[in-house]
Amino acid sequence: MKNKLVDYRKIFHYSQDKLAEKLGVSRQTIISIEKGKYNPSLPLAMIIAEVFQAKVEDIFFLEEEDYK
Amino acid sequence: MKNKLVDYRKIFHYSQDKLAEKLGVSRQTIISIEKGKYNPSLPLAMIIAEVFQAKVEDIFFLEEEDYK
DNA sequence: ACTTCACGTAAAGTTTGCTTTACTATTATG
DNA sequence: CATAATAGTAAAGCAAACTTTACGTGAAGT
Repeated sequence: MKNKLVDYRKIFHYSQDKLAEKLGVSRQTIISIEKGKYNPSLPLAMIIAEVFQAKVEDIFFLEEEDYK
Repeated sequence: MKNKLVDYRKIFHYSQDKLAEKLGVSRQTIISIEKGKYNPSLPLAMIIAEVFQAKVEDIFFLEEEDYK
């Protein structure tokens, strides 16, 4: 999966720290998602979308490797 | 989280087995998601939405407990 | 030079998603 | 009655998500 978390975060002028706090997760989690180290859980992804007033599909994108 | 997986599955006349195959997961996974035993991963949720030509938010719904 | 802020890495540990296997129950159909 | 299809439960095990802690770096400001 790829995502545009960094872009959305910057549009809203949130630091990783501030976003983490808003979402109720650790800053590490934000970094790891942004860097593509792993995918957020579904509820976290939905809360992220909500915070940015977007749909999950606007922020996260499936890739070939996601279909097995 | 709650979800309307059963409803969408029935609209498309898919058995749990057939859906599982289409998604590339085990039947247990479908049962567990439908029964609310756990949430699908984000990529799986997005593939499910895709199969049903819907948005993630049409099928999965956040609840109080999802915000910590 | 010092501090602060934002971003990043790494490692160890817990929790949760998902798999496999095996077994049960119900309903429909030959 | 037999058997097939669909849905369900349970348990053990692996993999992925997430946490916490600690440390490193560069930029900006005082």
